[in-house]
Amino acid sequence: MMQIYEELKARGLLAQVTDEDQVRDMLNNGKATFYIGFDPTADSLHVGHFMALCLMKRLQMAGNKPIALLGGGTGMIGDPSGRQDLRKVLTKETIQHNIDCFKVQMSRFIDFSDGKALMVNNADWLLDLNYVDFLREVGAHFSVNRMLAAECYKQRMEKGLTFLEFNYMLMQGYDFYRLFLDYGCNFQFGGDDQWSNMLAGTELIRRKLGKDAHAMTITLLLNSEGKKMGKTANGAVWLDPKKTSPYEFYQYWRNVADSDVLKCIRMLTFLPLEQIDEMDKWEGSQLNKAKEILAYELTTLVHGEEEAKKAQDAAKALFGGGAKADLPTAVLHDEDFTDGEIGVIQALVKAGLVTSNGEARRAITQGGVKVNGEKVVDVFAMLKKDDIASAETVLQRGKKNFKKLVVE
RNA sequence: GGAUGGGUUCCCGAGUGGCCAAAGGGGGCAGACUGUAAAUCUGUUAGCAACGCUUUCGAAGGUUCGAAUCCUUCCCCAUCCA
Repeated sequence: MMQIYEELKARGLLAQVTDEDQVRDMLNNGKATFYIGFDPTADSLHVGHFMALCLMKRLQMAGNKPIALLGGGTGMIGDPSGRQDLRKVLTKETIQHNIDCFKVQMSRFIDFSDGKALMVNNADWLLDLNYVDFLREVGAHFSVNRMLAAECYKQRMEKGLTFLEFNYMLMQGYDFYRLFLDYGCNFQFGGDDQWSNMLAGTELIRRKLGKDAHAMTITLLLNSEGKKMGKTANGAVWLDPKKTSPYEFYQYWRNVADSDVLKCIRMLTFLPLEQIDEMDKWEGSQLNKAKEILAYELTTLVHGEEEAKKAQDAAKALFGGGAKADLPTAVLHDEDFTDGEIGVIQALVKAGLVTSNGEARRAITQGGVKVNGEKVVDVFAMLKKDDIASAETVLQRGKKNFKKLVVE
């Protein structure tokens, strides 16, 4: 049986570690009490967080103790790492709301019962800090020269960096120090873009206490073009089904590029490595099978098996010509109809398949709209309410966007 | 605080009185080809009751028949100097 450290490595999850031998020993023998920080910048977790949660789960299963650190305090500052733009400053209310949302989502992945894992909020210690004391106790241990040389600030050196954000690193370093003292936390995990911030913590602990703490980063999930995955033109792929429906979630993974499928399966799923190595030999259109597996596995992990099945059935029905199944639906109401009819344009807008009448018109003109598989050529085409009510009506924009119409 | 250069549509970036809903590129969307892939090619990309109208070039005022473009005040950003 492969040990946890080796498994993480084989899955390509490990990016950097402070001391490989010690880290391996700690993780494989369940000696680590580790933390991962989550900054509450939105009201739902996304795919990046999901990787971190999976890692927590894996390590927890290997006998290590996880601490999920919610950034109620650091969220007030905003992490500038790797960002080109200034972060929007969030209000305290927003941050609290986001934290509450995070908590609910996290408890679905990690077992927090009986102290098997902890959830703490750094607002508990950061908000009460005294400025001068903090500078003397913590600030004195940081060299600005070294901080400026850190990779995470590079991009911001050209666009500008505020003193507020510059302090983020100290805050995160202090977090680790506090967790080390209060909870015996001797390990930190995070995305690879967090490396400098994490080292700030290990160094602070060494300088103030003369003790060793360790850090390890997870490879960022990048596609073959070097861009972060889990992002679409409309924003992130969320774990909250209200923000990204299970069907959309499934489709996102079903549509990854050939060159990225195996990497995703390896890094994100819990499938055994032997099975993954086998898939690694697949090529050409066979990779479609791998994409299905990826999409199904991830949707199951995030939304449960039932939702994953539904999403898969819907996809098969639409793309494979199978029986009509659980499609995403769009509800039309009585007031949407005039004399028992509704224009295709209005229907497209109501169904959320386009954002404006103009876009709907364009889509029709370009031959991208179909009703029950029939191409719509007339911009002014109408749909009868009775038809929609009596028979299943599927509205389609482009190759991949479908909505079943329902009258209520 | 001083000097200089800037803020343009989803992003980058042209435009410096009418021909501007604003070049070009990127991204997005649609079509063809395919494997719900990539690459490629084509079209498209502010809104609307659509040969017309309304909103948009950092913000607010002003000049003008007409302003992204000129003037005034303000806000913001970068670089250099303090």
